[in-house]
Amino acid sequence: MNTKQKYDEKRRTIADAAIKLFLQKGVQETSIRDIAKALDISTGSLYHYCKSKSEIIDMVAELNTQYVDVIREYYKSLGNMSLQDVLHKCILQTVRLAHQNRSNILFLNRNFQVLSPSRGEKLIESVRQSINFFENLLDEGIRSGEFKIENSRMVAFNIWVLGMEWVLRRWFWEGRLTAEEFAEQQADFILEKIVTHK
Amino acid sequence: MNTKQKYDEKRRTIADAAIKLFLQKGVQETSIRDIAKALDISTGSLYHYCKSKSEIIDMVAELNTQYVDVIREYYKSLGNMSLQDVLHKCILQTVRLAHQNRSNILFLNRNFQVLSPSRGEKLIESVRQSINFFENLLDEGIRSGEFKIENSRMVAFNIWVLGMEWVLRRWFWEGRLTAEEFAEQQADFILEKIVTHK
DNA sequence: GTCTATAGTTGGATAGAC
DNA sequence: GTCTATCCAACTATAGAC
Repeated sequence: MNTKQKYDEKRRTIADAAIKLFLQKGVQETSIRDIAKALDISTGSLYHYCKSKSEIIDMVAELNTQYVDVIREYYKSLGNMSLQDVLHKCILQTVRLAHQNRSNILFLNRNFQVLSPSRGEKLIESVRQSINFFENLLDEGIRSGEFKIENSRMVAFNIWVLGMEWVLRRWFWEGRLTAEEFAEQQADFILEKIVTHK
Repeated sequence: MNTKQKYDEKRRTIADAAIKLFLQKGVQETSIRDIAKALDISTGSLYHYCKSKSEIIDMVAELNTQYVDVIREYYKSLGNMSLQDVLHKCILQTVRLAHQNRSNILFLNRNFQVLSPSRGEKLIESVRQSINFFENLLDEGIRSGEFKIENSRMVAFNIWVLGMEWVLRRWFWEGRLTAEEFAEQQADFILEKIVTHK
């Protein structure tokens, strides 16, 4: 492993430690000293890798996968099947993805306002694209006659935010439902409503 | 107005100024000095009314109306009508309420972790009760045959969180939908699915 | 009850030895 | 590349005059 790689890996471990603390205590309650202590290094060393605290915050925000890309990949990987099945699988996948990235999602929801404006813009854009993805899927189904929906944008919005709500209000379902069960029931809830025939 | 009343009113104006700043800049980025400056008083005077910053934060959280009580009052005020109409109106009212209290809701969603544990417990309890309210309403409709629902808890959850999502992701609908229109469409979305006959 | 002044603490960031 | 030591700014909170 060369110097550059070691450097990047160290930055990554710093971001990992930071997000853990940020979620435990909040961003501003977490000091550079706290992060350094968690990694058992000095603040001097930490500053060797990150030139400011806000750079660390941005680094953490950057870890946020571009979910829409992952969903699109997944969508392409699905072979020939009915739109109804495609939608079903994509809803499941959205919840799964949210669940896997729940730390990031929680962090970004809570700390949207402390991000740099450009990072904030990117996030909003990625949400729009995710919802657009579902809207397009629904519209395709409407055209083909497989779906009957009055307001596809609203339904797309619901699909996406209900996936996020699994993460945001997980405490409500804790011990009652797994992510997979939640996803399955939400998918049924949406599909039952819009599918013209089964 | 007596001394005690004046004292309480001053505390209230402090909380109002605080939440405005908290939402603009974030809680920890807002100093006691900032709050005092916004009110055009000195920090010394501010401390005469609030003995610490965390007390101010808790005061702000306390402003959070017990939504469920308001909804229950509203529910009782509805005269004799079909459950379907009752549910429709209650969904509208939830979104309306969320919209009116959007500052508090945004604040509480972002800063849940900095609240005192007891205040946090109370908030969670109030969410549970709101969702319970809708679950009971749905169950009543199932018993009477007016509704057909497989998982009333999930539907109740959806009703409630979609109301909150109007506030949390308002930027998505900005300029496209008003709160009232959003509420109407969500109510249709939910009702269309569960009502057995119209 | 409001102010000014300041004590006391903590946090971000840097300098410079090793 | 890591450390210690430290600077400096900003903050919470208090003391005491008026």
